[in-house]
Amino acid sequence: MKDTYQFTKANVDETCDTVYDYIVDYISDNGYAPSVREIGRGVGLKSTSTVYGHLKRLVDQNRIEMTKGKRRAISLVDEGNPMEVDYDEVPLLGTVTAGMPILATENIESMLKLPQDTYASTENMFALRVRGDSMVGAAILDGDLVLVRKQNTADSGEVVLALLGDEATVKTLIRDDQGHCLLRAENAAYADIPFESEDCKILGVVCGLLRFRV
Amino acid sequence: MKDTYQFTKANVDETCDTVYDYIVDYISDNGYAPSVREIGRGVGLKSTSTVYGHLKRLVDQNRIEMTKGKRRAISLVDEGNPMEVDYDEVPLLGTVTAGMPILATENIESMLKLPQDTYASTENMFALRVRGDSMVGAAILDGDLVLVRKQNTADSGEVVLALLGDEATVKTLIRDDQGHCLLRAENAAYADIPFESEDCKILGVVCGLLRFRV
DNA sequence: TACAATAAAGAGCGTGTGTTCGTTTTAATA
DNA sequence: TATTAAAACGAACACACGCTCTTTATTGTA
Repeated sequence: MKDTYQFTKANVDETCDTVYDYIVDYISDNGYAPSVREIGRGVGLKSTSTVYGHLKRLVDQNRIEMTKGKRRAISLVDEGNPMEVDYDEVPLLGTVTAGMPILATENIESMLKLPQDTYASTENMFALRVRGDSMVGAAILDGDLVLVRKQNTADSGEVVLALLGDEATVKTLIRDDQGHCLLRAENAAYADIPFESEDCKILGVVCGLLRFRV
Repeated sequence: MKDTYQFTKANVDETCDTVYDYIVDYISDNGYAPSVREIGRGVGLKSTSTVYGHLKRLVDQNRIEMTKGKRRAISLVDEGNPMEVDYDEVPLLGTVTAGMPILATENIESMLKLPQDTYASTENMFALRVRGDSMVGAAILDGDLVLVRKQNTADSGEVVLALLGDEATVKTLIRDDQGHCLLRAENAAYADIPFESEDCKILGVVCGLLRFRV
């Protein structure tokens, strides 16, 4: 016959959600899980058994995990990986020269972040800063960063990154009627470069461009 | 005079590191921190006081945090914020038309991720897809994404995003000797557009470009 | 060899905390 | 109004576990 009861009977699911939210916040704030009594205090439930009932419900719903007997042994069942990154990274290379493996770690200046939904895979891609105005006709300016997909062949007309002797350059690959190849600068001031497979090598195909100005 | 002692006295720092690593692994595996006794069992220390000493040392080193009295109340002091994003985001806009505030949420198609160290601030920046070939002379192609810094004035020669009547276009702003302004397409096939401030408005200045091809 | 400092062990106290059980209140239904 | 199930309360038990104190072994130094 006590009149000290003050709670209002609430919807189970709502209370459950409140408990869950409290746990999430608590862990976010403190780095470890709350105790049953702390949860009760936090959400306004006076009995540990009530809270405990909600916890069992949350376990059944597969929203949390508890280890029987252990203290504060509540862990969240995260949807996927919470640390999951939502961007892709491609290595930004320094100067590319012959001899060195192009993706050698010493050659990587930094990692360049790209939106994740841009390319199916950035596995074999890298970025490189373009020097010179030889490709202005292909809308590639001095200082631009080009994204290159690593491959050693290319079709006629594709803009490629090629190794000419000891230097890497961006040029358009042209295959003529006789099956001969040449590298063409998209700038009338530069002459075509015959492509002899001996000391020339295709490093990749340009598949993107980034231009950042102040 | 007991000969059951089996431990070898180890370097403090090494043991400390072992304890720390165990805690990190344990939390990674279980989602909550280990108890002092569990740590001891895990790293091969038989006394809780020994483990406790290492824990206090780790607290002093500011590598973990503990709450006095609470069980399993160990939290890692992450370097910075683990959830910290290391990229910037700019809104990618759909079609820009007159009347609507340019950065209205309904107008934002998605968020575009950029490397964080590219711009001092991306606060007033947005991205827009360019349609048409009117700016090929400025190395801006059909389908490119331009990054625009929001501002309503610009210098002569700057590439701007301008609202012409009901449509937004990218053009070069030219200020002639008499102080009159006009918008110039970087393509001989297009004529200059006189700039009358009545129905023309500068929305921003182009400060970057992204081109993604398959 | 003696001495001090360090690291670990071992025992133990106090209590925070999970878990259970029975009771009480509320809200819905007949 | 009586009945019943859901939801909360409250008390109690048992022990996991933080924390301290004292003792023992190891290592370095004079």
